[in-house]
Amino acid sequence: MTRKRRSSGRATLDQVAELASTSPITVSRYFNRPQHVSEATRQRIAAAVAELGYVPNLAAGGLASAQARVIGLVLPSISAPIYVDTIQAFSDRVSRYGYQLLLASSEFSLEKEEEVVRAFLGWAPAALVVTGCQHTPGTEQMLARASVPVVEVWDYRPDRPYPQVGFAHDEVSRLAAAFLHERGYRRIAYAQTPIAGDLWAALRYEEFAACLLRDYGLATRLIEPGAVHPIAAGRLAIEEIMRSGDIDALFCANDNVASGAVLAAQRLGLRIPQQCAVLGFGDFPIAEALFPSLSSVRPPARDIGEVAADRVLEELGTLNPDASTKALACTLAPREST
Amino acid sequence: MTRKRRSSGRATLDQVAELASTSPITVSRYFNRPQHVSEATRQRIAAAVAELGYVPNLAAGGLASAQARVIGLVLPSISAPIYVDTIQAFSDRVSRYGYQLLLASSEFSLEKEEEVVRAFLGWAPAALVVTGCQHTPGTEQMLARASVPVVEVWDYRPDRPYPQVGFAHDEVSRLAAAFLHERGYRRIAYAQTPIAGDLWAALRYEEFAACLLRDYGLATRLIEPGAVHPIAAGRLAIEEIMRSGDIDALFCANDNVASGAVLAAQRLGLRIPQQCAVLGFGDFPIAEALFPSLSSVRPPARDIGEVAADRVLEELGTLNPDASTKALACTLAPREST
DNA sequence: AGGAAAAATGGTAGCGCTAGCATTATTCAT
DNA sequence: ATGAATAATGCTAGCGCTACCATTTTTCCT
Repeated sequence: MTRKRRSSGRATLDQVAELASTSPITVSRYFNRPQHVSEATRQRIAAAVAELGYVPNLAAGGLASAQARVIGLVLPSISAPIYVDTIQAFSDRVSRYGYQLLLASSEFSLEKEEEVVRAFLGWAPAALVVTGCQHTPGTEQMLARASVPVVEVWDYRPDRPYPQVGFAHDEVSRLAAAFLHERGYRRIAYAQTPIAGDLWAALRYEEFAACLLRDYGLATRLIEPGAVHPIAAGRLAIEEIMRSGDIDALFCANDNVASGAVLAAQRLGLRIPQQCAVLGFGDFPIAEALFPSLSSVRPPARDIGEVAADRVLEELGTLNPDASTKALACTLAPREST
Repeated sequence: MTRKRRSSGRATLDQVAELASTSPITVSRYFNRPQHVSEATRQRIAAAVAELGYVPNLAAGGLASAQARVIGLVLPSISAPIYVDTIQAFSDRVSRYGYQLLLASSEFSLEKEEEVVRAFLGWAPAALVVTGCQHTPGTEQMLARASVPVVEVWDYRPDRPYPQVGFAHDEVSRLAAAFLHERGYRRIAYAQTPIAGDLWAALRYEEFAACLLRDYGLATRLIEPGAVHPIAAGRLAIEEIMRSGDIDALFCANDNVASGAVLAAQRLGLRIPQQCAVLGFGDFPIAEALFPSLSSVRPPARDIGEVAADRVLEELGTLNPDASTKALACTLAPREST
C-alpha cells in the first residue's frame, strides 16, 4: 500500500485525541463548546494540546461546518486615516464574538474591489462588509448569489437590497455650506484631487455647489489640481486662490488636502482665516495640531464600524436585532481656520 | 434516508463539471493549471462558471492540497504611516505570484501578536511574516513548530533562526547623532511616547544617548511626556524645551511627534531651527509639507516589503534564491527644520 | 500506416474537521 | 432501589476540493 497524500506535518485533532485518551469529536467540542466537556477531560486535552503545539485547522473546520468564523471587510484604503477608526471599531466588536477579520483594501477601484470580493468569498466567510453602494456588475452578481449577509458602509442610500451603515454625503455638503454661509463667507471654492482618498468627493462637490446656489444664491469655484498627492493639491489650491484673489473660503475634499492648504498658506504668507478660511473633511488627528488649527467635518467613522459590526452580528443571529436603521450623522468641529 | 449535512448553498465544482459536461478534476485544473485543459473544454467551463456564479472554495482547496496560497503578515499597526509602504510593496509582490495576503496588526503588543499568529496558523498559510525579533515564548514555540517559512521584518539581528529583512535600529541613532553633531548642535534631547507607534523607539534612544556620549562626549536629555497622542507629545516636548531653555536640537521617536513639535513651536513662537532644530524618524508625507519642513530619517519601508516578499517566495520555491541577506539602510532627508 | 510520445481527461481516496444522531455515564426525584 | 432526566462521549458520514495514478485521445515522426 503506497502512502497517499502528504499530510501537512502539523498535529491534528486525532493526534490530540489519542494523546488525551479521548475521541476526536470531544477535542472538537473542547474548542467550540468547552462547557460540554467535563473538567477532567478538559485538562487532559489542554495538556495534549500544549504538548503537541496543536493549532486547529480553521479551513477544515470551516469546510466541515459550512461556516467559517470570519468576516470580510472591504474598504477603499486601509491606510487612509479616515478609515482607521472604522476598522478598529469593527474589528474590536466582531472579535469579541469570536469572529476573525479578513481585511482588504480596494484601493479606490471598483475592479480591484471585485477581485477582493471574489477572493473573500473563496474563504466562505460568515458575512461580507463592503464600502458604498457602487459596484461592478460582477461584484453585484457575486454579492447577490453569495448566501451570506452583506452590509454596505460609509454611504446611505435607501434603494439598496443590503443594510446600509453610513451617512448621506450630500448632507455633509449642506452642513458645510450652511456653516460657511453663516460665518459670512460668500466667495467659496471646493478643492479636490482624484486620489483624495474617498469615493464621494465629487458627489459632495456637486451637492455643495447645488446647495450654495439653491439656498444662498452663491456660485462655487471647483479647484482640481489633477492627480497629485492630497497635500500637494492643497498647496496648489492655495496658489490658485492667491493668483485669482477672489476666494474667501475653501472647502476641501479631505483633511489631507486641507492640511496642505493651511501649511502652504503659511509658507506663502496668506493669512488664514482672515484672507481665506479653510474647512476640511475627515477630522484627522493633524487637524487639531495645525496652526491655525483646522475646522473639519467629522464623519462618524467609529460609529460606522460599531454599527456595521452590530448589524452583521444580528444577521448572523449572534445579537438580537435592534432594527434602527437610520443614517448616521456627521458633526462639524469648528476651529481656528474658519 | 435523511439528508445529512447542510450544503453551503453555493455552487460547487461538481455542479460546474456537470453543466460543462466534464469531470470535477478537469474543472479543478481549469482554475489551477489552465494550460493543461484544451481550449474547447476551457470555454465550456468558463460558460458554466459564469452561469452558476461559481467561486472556488479556497478552504476546501487548501485542505485538499495542504497548502493554501495565503501568506500572513503581522505588523504592529496597519494604520501607522510608517508601515503602509511595507504592506503595499509586500502585497503587490506576493499577489503577483498568486498569493493572497492575510494581514493583521499586533497593536504593539506581544500578547496580541501571539493571538494573531495562532489565528493565522489556523489557516495553514504558506508562509508567515512577523515583525521584529521579540516574541512571547508561546509565539516562538508556534513559529518553531509551524512547518512554514517564517521571515522577520523591520529589524536586523544576526542571532535569529529566521531570515531577517530590516535595518539595524542602532544604526539609525548613529546616523542621527552624527548628522546633528556635524550641523553643530550640542545640547540635544530625544522625545518619545510609549504609544509612539514603534517597538524600537526606546532602543533607538539608548543607542542615541550612548553614541553621543561615546563619540562626541555629549549628554542627552530624554523627554517622555507619558501616554498621550504622539502629536501632543511633540507639543509637550517643545513646552518643556522652552521652559528649560537649554536644548538646541530635538530628535523625535517618529514624525508624528516631530510634527507636533514643529507645529507647537510655531504656535508658541519658538523659531525652528534657529532656537531648536527638530529631526524626525519615518519620513511621513507630512514632513515635506510642514513649515518649516521636517528633516527626517527615512527607513527603507518599501524595500522591506519587497525584500521580505522575495525572501518568502524564495523559501516557497517560487523564486530563485538571491542569498544576499544584508541589513537594509536608512537614509537621512535633511530639510528646513535642522 | 504503425508506433511512440504528448496532451487531455477521469476515478479513487482522503485532507482535518464537525453535524447529526446514538450511546453510555452520572445525577436526581420518588 | 428505580426510572427519568441530564451530562458526557462516540460513531458515521460527509464538507468541497485536489494528489496520485490510470486511461483515453490527439499529435507527431518514421
